[in-house]
Amino acid sequence: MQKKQLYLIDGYALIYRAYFALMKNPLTNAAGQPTGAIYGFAGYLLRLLETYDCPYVAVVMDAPKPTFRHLMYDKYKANREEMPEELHSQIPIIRRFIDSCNIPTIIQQGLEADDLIASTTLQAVDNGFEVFLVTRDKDLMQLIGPRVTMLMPEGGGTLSPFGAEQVKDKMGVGPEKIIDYLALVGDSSDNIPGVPGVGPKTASKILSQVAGVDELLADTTVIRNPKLRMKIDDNREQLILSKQLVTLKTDTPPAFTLDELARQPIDTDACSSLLREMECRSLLRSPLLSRVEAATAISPTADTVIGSVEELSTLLEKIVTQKSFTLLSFSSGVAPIHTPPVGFSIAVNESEGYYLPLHHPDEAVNLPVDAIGDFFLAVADYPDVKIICHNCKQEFHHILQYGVVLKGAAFDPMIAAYLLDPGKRDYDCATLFDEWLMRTIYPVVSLLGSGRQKRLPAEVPVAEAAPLLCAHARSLIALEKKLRPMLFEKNVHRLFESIELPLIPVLTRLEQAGARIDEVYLHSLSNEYGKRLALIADELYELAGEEFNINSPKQIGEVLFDRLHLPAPKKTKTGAHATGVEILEKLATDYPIARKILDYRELQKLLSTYIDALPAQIAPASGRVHTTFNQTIAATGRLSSTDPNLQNIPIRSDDGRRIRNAFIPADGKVLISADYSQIELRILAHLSDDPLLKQAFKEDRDIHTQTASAIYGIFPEMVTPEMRRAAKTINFGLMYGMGPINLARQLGISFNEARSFIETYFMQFPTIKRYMETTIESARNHGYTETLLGRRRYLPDIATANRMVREAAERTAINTPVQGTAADIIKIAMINIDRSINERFPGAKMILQVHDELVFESPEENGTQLRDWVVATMSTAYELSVPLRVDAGIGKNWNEAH
DNA sequence: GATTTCACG
DNA sequence: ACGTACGTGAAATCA
Repeated sequence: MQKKQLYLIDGYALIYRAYFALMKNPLTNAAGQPTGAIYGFAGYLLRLLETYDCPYVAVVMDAPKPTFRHLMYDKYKANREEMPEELHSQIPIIRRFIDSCNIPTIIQQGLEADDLIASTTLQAVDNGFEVFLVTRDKDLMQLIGPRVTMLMPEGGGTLSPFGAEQVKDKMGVGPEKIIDYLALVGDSSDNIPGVPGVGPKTASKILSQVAGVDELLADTTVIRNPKLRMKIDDNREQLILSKQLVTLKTDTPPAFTLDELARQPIDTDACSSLLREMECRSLLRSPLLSRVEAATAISPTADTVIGSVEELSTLLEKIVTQKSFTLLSFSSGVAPIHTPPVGFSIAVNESEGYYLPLHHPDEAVNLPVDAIGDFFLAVADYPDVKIICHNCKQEFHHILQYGVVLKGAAFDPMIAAYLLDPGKRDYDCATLFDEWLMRTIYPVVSLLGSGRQKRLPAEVPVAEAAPLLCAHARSLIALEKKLRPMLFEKNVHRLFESIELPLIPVLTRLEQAGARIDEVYLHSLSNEYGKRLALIADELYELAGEEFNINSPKQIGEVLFDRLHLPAPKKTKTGAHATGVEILEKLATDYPIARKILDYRELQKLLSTYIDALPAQIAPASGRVHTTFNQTIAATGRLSSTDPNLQNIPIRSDDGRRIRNAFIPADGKVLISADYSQIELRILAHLSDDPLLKQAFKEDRDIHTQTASAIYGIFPEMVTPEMRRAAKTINFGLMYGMGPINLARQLGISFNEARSFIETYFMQFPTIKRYMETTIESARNHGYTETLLGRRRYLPDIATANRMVREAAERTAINTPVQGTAADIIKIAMINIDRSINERFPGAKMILQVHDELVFESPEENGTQLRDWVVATMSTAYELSVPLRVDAGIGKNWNEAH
């Protein structure tokens, strides 16, 4: 027996809500179709259907104008703006979406959606239904009662129930008086006049004294305030009209029966393909659209939860026979170095998945931890067995906790997908399944719930985890089949096989090693900087004449520009005063307060981001800090470092550099830092084949002095520091495609001077100019730019009509080969070093990579040998037409080692 | 969650 | 008329 519940969706209310909520960053799909409202509306609709059963459901839409209200009042909705074109174009698609959900749309001639909703609601209640109104329309609140509830769409896609009590709370009057309330207050968006001068406060006060508008008009003397009484007396006609306008029409019999609104199953294929076309990918994860069943129906699958050690050895045999398997852990993802996973899933083909439970709440099914260790040990005994896993590095960390070192991975779809298009936002399992296999599978994190129901992996029962984890493991097999040929097609297989894949175990070891931090030193630094900070804060309050939050850019703006009336040069895009370094630096010459804020900012940054944050990141198990090196974030091929970021430890200022004193080696060891000197300019020299630049590097000259000498047409000996600085700026700037405006700003010269400066540069280095032009040309022809080793980056904007967007893409086309080749080369060096460091220098470890620098920890006694070997290995990692120079140093901390 | 600022190469 | 250098990650504020 179907529950008698009717859900009425106020179509345009929801569409507008979705449109405005997502207006800030307008979404469009590849075809240029705006999709913001579609995304928002579909999200609300799916959320509704997921959360509530909705045994009866309909979307209610307005009939084309005019309705009886327009006939009654010619100004009705007169000052409402026309629907914007971006929204208008989305309406037919939203209608298609509603249709593919098999939800009836109801429209009735001459009626607005509100009236149709009102009539339908009344009829449904008469027939014993409970009714839910999905809308935020204030007018519809008049329908709320014991059997009628509103579901209000909020930001973030939630629908919150709104009953009589909430109406009273929010509006000050109950639902039964909403008509009178709205009649008094009026509504500017519908152009309902109301009584001028009566707002929400006055209206609810009046209605607490009289029963309603009719009673009020019958005897206005109940209003004590003579001014207010006069306002009402003067606007009697308007008030009567307003009440008529806001009163919903309930007497039109609907042209359909309630039975016709009974819920039909969703056409998941139609829905999914529409959402895919609109690129609303996250919505595809809705359980309502999940096609796990559909996908499995094609090839029948059998997933098994491994229940005993015997079954585990049977699985091992299968793996050994198949020679390859996929492996996926169920873990929270945090601290994979020290936190054991709750279970593993394994697949040997697309139809057989296995789940190995380890730490689930249903303890009886968990396998003994020793058995897992033995299992991986046995796997490691077969070096020709290939392992496929998504984010292998994480799995290596997990398996290392059982003391087992796996040799390497045969395939990592995360890395493969990154190489195929490194510009993507993320490479989650679920995203890849969706993108490459057209398969919608819930992400593993969905097992953990959200908000109040959030739980740890160890709290998820095996019965819930196993099917999803197995589906992932099986799909990884399919993903490898799909992606491997793609690597050949895009000609990145060699990069994959010889650099990215071998790099994974190297990064695993870097992360395992971690960096030692001198906690005591940082603590003393914290005290010192904290005191200085407090001092500066006091001085600032003195200068400002009041206390304010110096950490708040908004408040700084107010103090500086509104209260003290300093000249405000710039606003941010949100309309606030900009208070960045560049602006404060300019003001600092005339206003000491600006300098003080800069001083405060610097210390505050050092303190909160590094000095106080680093000690908290020390892992108790090792006493060291283990960063994560991300291999699939930077579109150029660089690594990135997170939790904590050890690639942006301060060095440029003296106060900042002291933080590097806290990076220390283990007892009896030293730190060694080796960095490529000018690697990007050397790569530019190689790529462009510029004779002058190459010559300078071959003779190991100071490159900036050489450049200055060329531009100014003087002997190198005559180059002043000022000239060298200008040449340095242009050397760096040109690799990013810097224009004259920025060069002028950087050097403090005029636009025209900067322009002729750049002209002179390119006259001296014509090959570089030609190289840049051909690089852009090639990017335009191929749609991508590439590094020396064939790493590709796609540039969809390279041929766009919008000049600014296109020029940004052109700068990327020039910069990526330079930055990316440097990334390729240091990766090769890391692999080469890792290959024999253990054998040559027992006890030595590579611990950090900072784009052009590698940091090592080495036993003190052979530090210099290690240094020399590292320098040699880095210099010869890849042969260019110019030498690769490497500088290196040894010290008792990272600062000294530089 | 977006915005602003700032640390690095 | 506009807005201007490439690539990252983290902290703090505020809505």
